[in-house]
Amino acid sequence: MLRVSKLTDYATVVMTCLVDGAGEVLSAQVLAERARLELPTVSKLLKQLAHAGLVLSTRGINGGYRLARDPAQITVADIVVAMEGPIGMTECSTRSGSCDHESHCGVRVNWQRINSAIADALASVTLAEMTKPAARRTGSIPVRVAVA
Amino acid sequence: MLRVSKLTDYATVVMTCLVDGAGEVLSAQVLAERARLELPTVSKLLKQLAHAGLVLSTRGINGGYRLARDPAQITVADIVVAMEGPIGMTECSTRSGSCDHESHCGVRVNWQRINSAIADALASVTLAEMTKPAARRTGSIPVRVAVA
DNA sequence: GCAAACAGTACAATTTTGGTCCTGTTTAGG
DNA sequence: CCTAAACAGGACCAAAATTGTACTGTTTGC
Ligand code: FES
Ligand code: FES
Repeated sequence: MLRVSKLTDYATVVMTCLVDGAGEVLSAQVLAERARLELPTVSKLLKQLAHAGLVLSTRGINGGYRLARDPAQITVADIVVAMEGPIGMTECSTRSGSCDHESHCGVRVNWQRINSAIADALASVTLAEMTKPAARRTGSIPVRVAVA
Repeated sequence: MLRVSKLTDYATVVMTCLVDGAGEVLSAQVLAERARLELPTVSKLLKQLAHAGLVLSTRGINGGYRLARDPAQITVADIVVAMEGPIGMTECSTRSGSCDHESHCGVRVNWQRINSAIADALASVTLAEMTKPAARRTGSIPVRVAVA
């Protein structure tokens, strides 16, 4: 179905909660409440985001998480990559050597182009923009698919 | 990893083989050979493509498959949809009612925007273009992600 | 020292995917 | 009319990924 995992979806939600928190350090607990998700789930996903350097964690009592960068400097692509690893539309065209047919596969290079176009599209939407659900400003970012 | 399934990848390969076949009716057998894939796999995927109306099948001896439309009129999006169903980046934002948090989810609408941008990107690459691996013409199709 | 809170890992249940196989049905040709 | 090639439609199973949870540390403020 060409989708990102549910956890990735939740990650964007939690990240927007952090944006709303305006730089405050929020515990996984309160983030779970605000996002209306289960604590273990939120906890898991925050660990991954922290590992990817998208959020900073503070340990100990009164600890919690906060954004590592300005919301305008964090893109949806960053979140997707943090949660799912490198963006690659096809298993073949990314991991070199994983497919027996690489040598005689005509679609490989074109999939790679499509791939980077989609990566660009995801990278063109910032977390700051994700938090403005109802806004009317329709800034549009041109993305180009260079076809063979 | 944000990827299409292997079967979808294979489908594009088989479709390009059909393009190379220049309108000839090719059996699943010969397509499997040309694509260097297993017959049962190719057979399965051709059934799905036929069901979606992307290829036409002829039964009986000397039967086989051929493209239903001109290669320039078939897009990568068509193939992806045929193999994986409607394109939806997040499970939530597509199937309405599947998520408990729809009412208070701020990212939903933005995911839908990203979603349609990606669908457009996939729809902007035709099967005809997929068959030209080494060509230098870099026609670029502008895709716009309308952000909130 | 204690309790709150993150870190890291492990785990089972479920779902999806990948791949195969089998039983029809259609059709050209002998 | 009879056979063999070839598609149609499922059924099926094994492997992998996803989902969600749990447990055991470690850090830190009070
Ligand atoms: S590289 Fe694997 S099928 Fe094209
Ligand atoms: S609609 Fe399900 S989390 Fe946003």
